[in-house]
Amino acid sequence: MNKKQAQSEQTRKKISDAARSLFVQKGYKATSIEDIVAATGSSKGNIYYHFKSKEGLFSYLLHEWDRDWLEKWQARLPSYATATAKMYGLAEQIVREDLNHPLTRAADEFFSNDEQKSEIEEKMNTMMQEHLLFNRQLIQEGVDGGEFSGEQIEQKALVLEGIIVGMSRVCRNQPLEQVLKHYQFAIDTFLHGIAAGPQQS
Amino acid sequence: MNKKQAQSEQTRKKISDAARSLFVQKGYKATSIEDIVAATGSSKGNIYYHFKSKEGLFSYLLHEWDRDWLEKWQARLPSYATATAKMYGLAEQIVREDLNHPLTRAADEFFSNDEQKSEIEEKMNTMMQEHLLFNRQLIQEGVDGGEFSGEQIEQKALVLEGIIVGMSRVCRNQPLEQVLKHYQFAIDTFLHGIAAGPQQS
DNA sequence: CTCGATACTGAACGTTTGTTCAGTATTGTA
DNA sequence: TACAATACTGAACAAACGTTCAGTATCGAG
Repeated sequence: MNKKQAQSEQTRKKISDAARSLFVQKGYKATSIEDIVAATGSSKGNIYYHFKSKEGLFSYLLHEWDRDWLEKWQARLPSYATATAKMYGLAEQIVREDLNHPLTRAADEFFSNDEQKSEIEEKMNTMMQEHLLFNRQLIQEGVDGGEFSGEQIEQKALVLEGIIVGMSRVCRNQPLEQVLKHYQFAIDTFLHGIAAGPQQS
Repeated sequence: MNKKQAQSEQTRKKISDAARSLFVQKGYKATSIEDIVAATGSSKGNIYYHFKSKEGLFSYLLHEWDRDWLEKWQARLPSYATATAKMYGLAEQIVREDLNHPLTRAADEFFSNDEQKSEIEEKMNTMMQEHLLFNRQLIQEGVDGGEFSGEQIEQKALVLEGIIVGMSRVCRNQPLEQVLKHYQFAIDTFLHGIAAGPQQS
């Protein structure tokens, strides 16, 4: 409401927008505070006035993204009739929203540094657990609806997560339309497999 | 044959062994030359006498690993009768040999730095292409043997690669036996899918 | 207008890191 | 033994980076 508060909020947004765009382009480590300074016109000190640290800034972006993603998903949810349709819808949203997201690029970096028990690593473990829960519920829904077979839901949720994560890396640097097709095919495979005959153990 | 040459080779091995172990533990960036110095007892200069740079050292390890992997695979190959069996065998070897390997950890780091067109990034793109070729041949074999259905082999190879890559990240920090089960289940799913009814498009 | 709080500046700091190089030790050869 | 090639040392260098802080500008309340 204050002119001062408005300015402050605007600056905060300017910094986070620029930072997000840079993290997306270059990854976490490769993006320096100096880069953000150059992109915003703000000073180094000002960034540290608004955010606790580089990690804090990144963490803020992750949290923001987390919220937005769920919002979008819940907005689309009513348009899917079956769990199968939801699964294809899930793949599409992931490709469209997450494939070029800070997390997707920077997650790799943090996963490989086991020395630092940073808050970001913890955040990502939490998100992974949430993903598994999400997948489990989705699969359970399909089971209840008679679409999927009902054993070993836990394991299936894990494999689905693996597919989603793995495809994002395999598809890197490919055009969006192609990636969409690949993900769709991956879900196809997840649902029906590649074996020739009828289902067998 | 010379005492000098033998010493040199031994030193080279001592450095690369220590470096591999450190890269495995800490990842590429988190492992400093200083760490390797501390682990070997050699001097900094000596490391640079034997290896062109840190990247050169890592690249050497990658190459070495590449060779060993193929050797082991080809040694096991005769014991698999069908393409299906090979696929489960592939999953097992990957879990046992690669899951804690420098590449698996450090690949993540290099994939997220798009600024540097390092020789390592190129090497990894090459390896990815080789993997796809490998997968394609494996699937083709199964198709020829009547085990798998024969369409869209290219796409299936990509999904298989995605599953393998993705599962490695999803399974991180889990005990080996569990990881083996997860991979096995992933291959199960890849082959048969989770859908309830018979195959449908 | 005044004073305190808030917003912002940018030079300086400390640390880390990969790399170099002048110099020393060791070994093979003539 | 003498000399050159090879193997090795470690102090020094330079660049990059995140972070701090003393100081300045701007704004709102009293």
